[in-house]
Amino acid sequence: MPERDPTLMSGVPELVLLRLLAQRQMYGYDIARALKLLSRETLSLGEGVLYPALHALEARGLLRSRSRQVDGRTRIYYQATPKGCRRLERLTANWRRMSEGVERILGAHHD
Amino acid sequence: MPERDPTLMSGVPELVLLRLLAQRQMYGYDIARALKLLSRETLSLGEGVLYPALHALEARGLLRSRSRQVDGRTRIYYQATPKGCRRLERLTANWRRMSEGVERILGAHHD
DNA sequence: TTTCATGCCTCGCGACGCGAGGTATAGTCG
DNA sequence: CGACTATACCTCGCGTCGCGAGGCATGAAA
Repeated sequence: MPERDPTLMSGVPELVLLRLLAQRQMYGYDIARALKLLSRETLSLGEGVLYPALHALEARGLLRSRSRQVDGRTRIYYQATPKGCRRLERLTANWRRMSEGVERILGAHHD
Repeated sequence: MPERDPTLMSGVPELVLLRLLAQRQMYGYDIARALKLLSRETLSLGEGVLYPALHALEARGLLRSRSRQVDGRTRIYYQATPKGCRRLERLTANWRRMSEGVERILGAHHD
């Protein structure tokens, strides 16, 4: 398996969580699986990241949650609020700008 | 000016520093200017990031330094060691993998 | 002489990723 | 019945890191 760099992950959970939950409501376990599939294993958020992140986003009014009973188990579905969608747009723009900046430097050869 | 997201910067200093210093030796102020130009203002490392990062990389044996007097001012030139170059390759691969993972999620629409 | 560019530095705060550990239910296999 | 796995949620605490704020010194220009 590919080695990971924890330090390159900062801010990424918030970004991808908002992105997923701006499209449809999902619950924790669901999100974890979706991230693995969509990113082809490169972005797997452990539960120690996932749940605190969801709570923090909800506390900031970027997500809204409601719990539902399915087969005797409690699922907590999350969905992005309008405020969360706006935040997503800003975050996405920031990500692209930063990402392109890095790419320019990685691709630069000036000798 | 565009708003920045501090949290998206994690790990980036190490990456871009190694990249620049794998090509040629540079000193602190020089690096700060080069980063601004190359990344078109999107990646400006403050001195509170730059110097501690350089010291940490040197302490880990990824950079080598030597000071030189120019016009009565002391410049400390840094350059990537072979070990630093190997680290750069690994970091670059990690960056690309993570970056592509994020892009896949940002670009995904499944409804 | 004040101001600006150069050139280096550290301290301390806050934020964040993340592993480790915890709880509980439902279904399966022997 | 007991063991194990999958589902589904959670928190605590450690370590790392970006970064603003502040500091010191020199040379040149105003």
